[in-house]
Amino acid sequence: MGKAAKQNRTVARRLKGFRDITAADLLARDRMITRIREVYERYGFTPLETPALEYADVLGKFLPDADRPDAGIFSFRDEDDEWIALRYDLTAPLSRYVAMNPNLPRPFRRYQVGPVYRVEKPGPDRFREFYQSDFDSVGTNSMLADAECCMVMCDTLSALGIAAGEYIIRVNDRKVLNGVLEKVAAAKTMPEATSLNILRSIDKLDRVGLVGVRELLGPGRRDESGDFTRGLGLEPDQIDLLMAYLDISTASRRGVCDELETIVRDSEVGREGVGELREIDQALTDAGYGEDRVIIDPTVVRGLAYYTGPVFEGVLTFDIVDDKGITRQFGSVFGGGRYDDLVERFTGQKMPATGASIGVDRLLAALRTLGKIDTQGTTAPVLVTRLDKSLNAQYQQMAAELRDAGINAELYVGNQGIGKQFKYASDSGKTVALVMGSDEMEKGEVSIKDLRLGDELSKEVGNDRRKWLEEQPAQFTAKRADLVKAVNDVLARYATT
RNA sequence: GCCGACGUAGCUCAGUUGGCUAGAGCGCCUGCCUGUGGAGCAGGAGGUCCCUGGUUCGAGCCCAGGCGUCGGUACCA
Repeated sequence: MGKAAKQNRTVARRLKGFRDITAADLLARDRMITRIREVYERYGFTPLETPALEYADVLGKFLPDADRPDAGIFSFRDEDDEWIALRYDLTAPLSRYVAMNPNLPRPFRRYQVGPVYRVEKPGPDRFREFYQSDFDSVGTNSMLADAECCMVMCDTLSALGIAAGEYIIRVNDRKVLNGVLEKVAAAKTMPEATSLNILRSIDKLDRVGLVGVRELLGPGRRDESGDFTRGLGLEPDQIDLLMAYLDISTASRRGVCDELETIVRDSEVGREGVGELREIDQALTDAGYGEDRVIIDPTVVRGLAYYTGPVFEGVLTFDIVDDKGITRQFGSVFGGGRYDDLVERFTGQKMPATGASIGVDRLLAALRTLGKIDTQGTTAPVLVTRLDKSLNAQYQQMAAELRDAGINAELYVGNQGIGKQFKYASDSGKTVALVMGSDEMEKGEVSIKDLRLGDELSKEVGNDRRKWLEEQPAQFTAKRADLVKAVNDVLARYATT
């Protein structure tokens, strides 16, 4: 290729925040999604798939005056000049679906797994395309549905191998928050927007701590990098009200409800919210979900979006040490809540709904650091090598026999010698390599190499290659007739769930 | 979005006050070894020093802008 041609080459490049996902991660994600679906189905949720693209106004992110969709979503105009956008969650599409299908049996309970898209600053474990796994009950205002969300969250996390002490579901109620805000506003009138900003500040509790929240509510906060965030400038007595609320000890679910009750006693919505929390507590207790797994936590906010009642959040409670040696927390991997107004947007009819969503990729990353996922990137654990090309028929037969027995087996289809074939087997994550040449043929045998054992043993073997080759401690022979059994025996050594 | 740091081989990095042909370790490939991955030895390939422009006799190094990565912050359905 000449210089000119080289300059005309297309650069192989990929969008910021998007990624190629390779075999090991993809297989692990598929296994994880399978387990998640099993739990959802155990509760009677049924699958639904909706398009990745929706009209931007359906997604509910539209700035009428700016005549272009919100920043934060991928969007474009179609041939009719309509704004189209990639979905940024699975809840808005669900609301649209329910609005378009008024005759669904209700409560309508569906789950959905798929990619969603957000124009956000990418970071480690944070991408612009990522998987969510949602389940929702639409058409019921019963707190039983909300309590059930918490139960499904528990069951899902434990199905993924996370023990009860390693996660906690935190529950709060937007109405309680609103009750507290009413009280704060009563102490001194404040602009409408301030309510939202107060919630924002509370939402940062995890990161900045109680003191940080106090600063954000008052004069402002300077962080470690020297950056200054302007505060809301609330009066001291207003701040004290909020701090007293945030400071509630999280002893028992009932105890928290009692404390909340005294705080929001004067607010109608506040009392309503506490009532909802009490119902959820009762339902969870009835179902056997104790305070080791689900707690009521007044500091949970869950963004500002469309939540109207109970909100829940599943957090991983253990610390992890990243590759740079920094201790971090994984935090929220599961989130949800009640959104009673979302369908009404389309139909004008009341349609209460509640549900929750897993951040599949984030949870997968967490499980990886916990060592709870199989990192094998291979689909067939067995490689049938080809030592002698005149025996191709034998090799094909061996591979077919294994496949018929339910063992995934790959026949080596490259052109290289036996040494390279072993290297290929090893590099591509095979567990077993089969060898049959004239020696084995004559005796009616097959040589079976345990590649993982060989990998292990090779660490302790010295420099005597000749001895190593003669002994072949990781290799044995079996009767050709016993092929399937012998391979199964080796595979059983490394069986994982 | 804003602030900051960083950007040299596949990876981790070195590279003097600006100075001949830009280095190391690991990895990769080949051979020793025509029936054996991992050890050893020998050899080899691999670079637009992020990009563009500027200063200079001369730029990996200095300057400006851009892009990317990382950290913080804002936003977060």
